[in-house]
Amino acid sequence: MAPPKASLTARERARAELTREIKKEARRQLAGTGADGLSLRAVARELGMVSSALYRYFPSKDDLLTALIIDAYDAVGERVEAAIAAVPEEPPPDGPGRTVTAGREDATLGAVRERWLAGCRAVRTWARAHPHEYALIYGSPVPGYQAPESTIGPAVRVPFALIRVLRDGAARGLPPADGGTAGNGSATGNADLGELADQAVAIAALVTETDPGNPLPPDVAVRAVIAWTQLFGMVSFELFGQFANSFDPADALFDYAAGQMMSFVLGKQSGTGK
Amino acid sequence: MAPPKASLTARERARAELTREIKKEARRQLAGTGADGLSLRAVARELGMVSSALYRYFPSKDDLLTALIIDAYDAVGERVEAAIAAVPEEPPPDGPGRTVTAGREDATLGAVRERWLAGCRAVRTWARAHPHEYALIYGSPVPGYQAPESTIGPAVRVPFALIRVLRDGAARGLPPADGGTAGNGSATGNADLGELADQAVAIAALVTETDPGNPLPPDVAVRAVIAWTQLFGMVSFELFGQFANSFDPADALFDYAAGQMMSFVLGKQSGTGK
DNA sequence: TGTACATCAGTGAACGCGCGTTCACTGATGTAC
DNA sequence: TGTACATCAGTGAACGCGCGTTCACTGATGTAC
Repeated sequence: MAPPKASLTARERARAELTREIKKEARRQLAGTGADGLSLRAVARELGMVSSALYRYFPSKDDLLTALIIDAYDAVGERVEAAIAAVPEEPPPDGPGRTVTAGREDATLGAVRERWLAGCRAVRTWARAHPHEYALIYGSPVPGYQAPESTIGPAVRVPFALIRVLRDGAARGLPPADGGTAGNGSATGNADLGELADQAVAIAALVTETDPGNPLPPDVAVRAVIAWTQLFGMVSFELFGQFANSFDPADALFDYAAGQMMSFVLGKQSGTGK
Repeated sequence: MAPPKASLTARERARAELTREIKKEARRQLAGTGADGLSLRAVARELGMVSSALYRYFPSKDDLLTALIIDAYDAVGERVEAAIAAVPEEPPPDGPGRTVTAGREDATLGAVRERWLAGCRAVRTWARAHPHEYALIYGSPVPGYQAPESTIGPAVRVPFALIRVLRDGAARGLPPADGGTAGNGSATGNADLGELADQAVAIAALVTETDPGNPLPPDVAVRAVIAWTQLFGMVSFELFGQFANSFDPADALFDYAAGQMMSFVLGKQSGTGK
């Protein structure tokens, strides 16, 4: 798997660079045209090439699209992973201001919380900086385009990163959801998860196949999926204009929502108390 | 405002019918092409007309798109309103099986819950039946197209209908969120809503301008907005393919999520108990 | 009820444009001996 | 180090296609008297 040569030939370097240039220009044009309005001819024109030359780099327009999609997924994925990694898994052991008894548990919970929120914010920050790439991967499907399997790996980086935050918390003794006490009007308990529990466990297993043990409780996993859909629902509404005239700077709403959903995932009361 | 004539002339009837036919055919073609791939020429061809004839009905392609968008918003809006209206605001007063003391309050809560869930299910049902119209209004914006103000009214029918469910509950004495008791790790309390509270109150006021009084508590309004984003986030993920290979029949996930989010909005514990 | 005029729907040709993809080609870069 | 051949990048013309919109026109429907 090591590169066959220490240094690339001039031809290989030129090819790599032009490939990057083509994708960059295509990305730039995405803004004005949308995914299926993207034009190979226009990209070539802007790069000072003849349109047929692009076919040396991408065998068809769909292949260029696929490359852009993979790059976009990898870009958000990388940002989210980095944002999470930047928050320590646990605060320094002898930090001040914690009671002795419940301190350890609170600290783990707080760390999980901060890492989760950092991941959510990274999604929104990237999306606002690259709205057209966001639309490419999370917006309506491009008509006539079928994403190949090679997009799946990059696509799951964000959800996997978020689930890993919860898994890491579980590995450090984060107690399972304590939501069993306060009942509510309808039957939505763990016992009613049914097939949902299986689906959630299967996903959690995928995420952690290199790190078995400490499985995420099914109800937490399912609520994490719900929070994941909320995160992207809110970002999509903000970017796609559903908030026009209401939550126009959506910053406050986003932060509040992310915090509330984190509490929801952990089974904590979504309350009004401090 | 009454129609100026009891019966339309033959010309007027023909015009109304053809307008409907054009939109119907355009809607059909949306499936294969997407919003900005929609072709006036193709629509005309399929209807056996010459393309320039369409300009007697819609002055431009964008105007046709606008009509389709308004129709789509009205279609979901109508379905959601009907689904909500089909659930009684309150169960019959002397229904059996309720304790005397807390019965009334529970009944109101249950009615609000059922009406909300009916609205959510109606969104998903409509979306799955009309995925391309859903993409048209909730997917990525069409490049180069600016939705005119006339789309706003139809667009808010769904969120307004959902908020009205909560308002009606409040008018019947639904207690405000009781979430003030159980604290959680971070400061996400009502006092921290800040500008968010103002935004939420402003929206709730819009919804209920014909019915002042009994304002929705700001935290409930904000959580309703969050649940609204979750609802559409989940439907979008399902329709746009983000659930491929995981929650492929998303029915169980959807029902569970809707129930959980309803509890979340009402400030009830999202628990595992029955 | 009948006529004169105005309104409107639909026609067909045209303008000017852009697109994805193929193909035979030239000339530069890389490789093997 | 030098030559012979293979690989590859980029060219330019062409194929076949579809698009939105305008315009002068014909003929049918509606209206006023």
